[in-house]
Amino acid sequence: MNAGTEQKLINKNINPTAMRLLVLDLLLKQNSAISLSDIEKGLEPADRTTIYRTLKTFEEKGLTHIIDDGTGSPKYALCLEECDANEHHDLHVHFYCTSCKETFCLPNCKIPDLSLPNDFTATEMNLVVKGVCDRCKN
Amino acid sequence: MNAGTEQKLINKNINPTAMRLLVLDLLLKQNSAISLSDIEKGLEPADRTTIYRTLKTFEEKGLTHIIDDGTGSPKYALCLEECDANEHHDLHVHFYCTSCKETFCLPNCKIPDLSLPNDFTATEMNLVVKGVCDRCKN
DNA sequence: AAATTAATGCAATTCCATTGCATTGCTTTA
DNA sequence: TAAAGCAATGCAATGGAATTGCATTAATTT
Repeated sequence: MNAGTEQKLINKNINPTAMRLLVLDLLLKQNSAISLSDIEKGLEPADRTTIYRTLKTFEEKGLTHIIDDGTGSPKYALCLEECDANEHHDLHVHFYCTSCKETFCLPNCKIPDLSLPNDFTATEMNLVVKGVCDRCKN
Repeated sequence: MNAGTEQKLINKNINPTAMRLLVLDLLLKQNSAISLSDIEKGLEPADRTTIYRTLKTFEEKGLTHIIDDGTGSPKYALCLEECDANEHHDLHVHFYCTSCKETFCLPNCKIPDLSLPNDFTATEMNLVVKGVCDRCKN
């Protein structure tokens, strides 16, 4: 495992325990967002609750973000932008491929500005696009 | 109950049973999207399963749409655009107010076009904005 | 070394959506 | 009109997953 992994935790003020290193390492290897169950399978026989709480910590410290892709099971992915404990900036689009069932972050695809009705104030936005990804197109 | 309510069901090829009229009537009265539990409370002592299946039928016939607002419990609202059994066109933005916890359709707020990466094809989009609604701003 | 705090693991809860199945009601047809 | 078939309903059970409680273990501080 890369030594930089530990540094990534320290940078975010996260105590680098063995479990947390494993989870972060697994996340670093992904090219799509994965679910708690995926992580559980990938780290067997690690305990589900611990992973759950690890992800919660990561999210609170601005290391990962939680993606609601509409499938009902939350997905987790590393923050690509500079996020911290106070604020998340993952205003990019997420893409759910109906063919391979994977969820991708599209960091270069920002959510466009939109004009809300009068007196509506936005603090957060979540845009999920469903369709077919590049690898699944035939 | 308005007689037009029954016609709305017939127009969508939905057999207008008593239960379905009640559910549709309740939906017509809302100015925000509501959950299955909300409807259940509003129609006590009607059975949850029946309401669930009623909403499923409505959705399949293009009368209502299901909104995933990220709270974990799906919300239901009447389709404002012309939807039918084959296709839904509810490409408007949904707004979740973190103050009153209500979910609104913003039919005049369309999801802007966006350019996906090469070889990604979109079939559906869901944009949820979180923030404070007009009634909750102080 | 003792005491406090942080992290972990197991078990139990809880919350809903969803399904199975039996019953009831409606409609068609002989 | 009676029988048969299909549609709708209601109750009970299932299932999946997030979440919480609590006891144990590990790490840190005094």
